[in-house]
Amino acid sequence: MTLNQGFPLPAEPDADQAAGKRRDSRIQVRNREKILEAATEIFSMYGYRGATLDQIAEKAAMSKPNLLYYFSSKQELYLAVLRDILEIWLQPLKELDERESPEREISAYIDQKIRFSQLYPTASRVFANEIAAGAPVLKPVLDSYLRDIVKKKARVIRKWVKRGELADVDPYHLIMMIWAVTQHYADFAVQIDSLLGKSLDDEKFYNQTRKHIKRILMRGILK
Amino acid sequence: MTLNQGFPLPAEPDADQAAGKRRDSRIQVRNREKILEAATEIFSMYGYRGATLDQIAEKAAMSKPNLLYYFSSKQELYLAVLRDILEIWLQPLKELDERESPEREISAYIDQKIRFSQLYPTASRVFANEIAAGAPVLKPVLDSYLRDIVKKKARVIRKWVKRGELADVDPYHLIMMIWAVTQHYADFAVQIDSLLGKSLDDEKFYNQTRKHIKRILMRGILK
DNA sequence: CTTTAATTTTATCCTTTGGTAAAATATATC
DNA sequence: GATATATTTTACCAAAGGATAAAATTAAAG
Repeated sequence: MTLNQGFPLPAEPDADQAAGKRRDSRIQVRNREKILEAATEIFSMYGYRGATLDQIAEKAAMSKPNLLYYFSSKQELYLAVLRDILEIWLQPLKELDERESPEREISAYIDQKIRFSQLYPTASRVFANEIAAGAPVLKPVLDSYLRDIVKKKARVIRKWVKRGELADVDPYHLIMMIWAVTQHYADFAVQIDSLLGKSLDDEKFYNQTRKHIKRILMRGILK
Repeated sequence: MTLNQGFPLPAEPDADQAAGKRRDSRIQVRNREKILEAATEIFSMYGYRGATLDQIAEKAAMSKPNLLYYFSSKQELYLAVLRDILEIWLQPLKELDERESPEREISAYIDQKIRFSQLYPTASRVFANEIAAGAPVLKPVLDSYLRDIVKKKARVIRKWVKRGELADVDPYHLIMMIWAVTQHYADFAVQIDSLLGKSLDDEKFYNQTRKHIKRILMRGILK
């Protein structure tokens, strides 16, 4: 299975429209939305290969051929899902700003990541699944786009260290620790529910978690 | 798909032999071993549903019917894989000993978890996949066995806090942070390789990672 | 209203996949 | 070396799954 020929992500939004194709009837928008949501949920549970169009169609409350009218193949649908995820997944990191204090910036970053886990746990699991599968689709993005951003932000962190505002931490490991901890609450939600009977949907638990993570991490890295 | 009727894990080792069945010809042992290894790898990439017996058989260098001679169904094979994983996954936590210092014990625990990620990255991903899928098989274990152990160990951590040897951390979140960070290096190995060009197989990187994680976490929780 | 275009349904195809049956081969036991 | 047992191979099968064709229905435009 060679997914991802030509590597179509990330795409311009509305690229089709520019190319003169007609789009976006009310029903078009609503159904594509519905399908993407259903697909995200099913892909999050079973991964690309394990998910079936029948399941997705059922969850979206439409027939399989009807679904294929909107996304012409399973692969195309998966790409669309990943594209959406990637965008929201990457956004927060871009905002790390060296002109602000690390205390404030890293704290805000953790906030955004844990919020993502709360709002889009299924998206987080699709992403995790894709990576676990060896990133057949996202590898090129990881190798280029993500890599560049992270490199840039590692420089920011290093600057903070040099300025003496941060303990002597490795920027890459720090970033990955933050990813690990925040994503964990989405990816292992079932486990957490088994152990604590809680989920991030519970606003109280959400805040307790958020603060606790930040407390330990910030204590661990601030001077 | 109702996997897991009757919930057969964890099982006594050698239960069959006790029941008077013959077992363990040289070839029997070798092939079951070979299959389990191949299965772990394939399941780790595609999850239970996405993995195919053909792939596993091919990786184990035998025909599919031959594979089915050793494990009579995909489900049975998956259960066997999970059983193996669960054992090594749980072991380290059991060893947290309140009579020792938290510094020493938690440090040792992190060491063991990161070592697990290094030695059994595929096992770690199978586990992660199972949880992401909603733990259809492991849910009962999480709800009973794991829950009890964690509860017990949370008490140990709380005792350390009371004794003033540890900052005021929530035991559950602490345990989950450790899981999150250590597992991340196995579950997202591809991502890490993309960003750093390194893996835990590289002993130097392994030690750097281990120390770095410990430094931040220990600083974050020690008084 | 009609006419045209968009959407949905029904029927169907081909491949993959988990699994079985039975024949063939290898291994162990006497 | 003959006999019984364990292992492997070959040939299949039925169900599931991704995808297509074409008919039927619904919505939009004039």
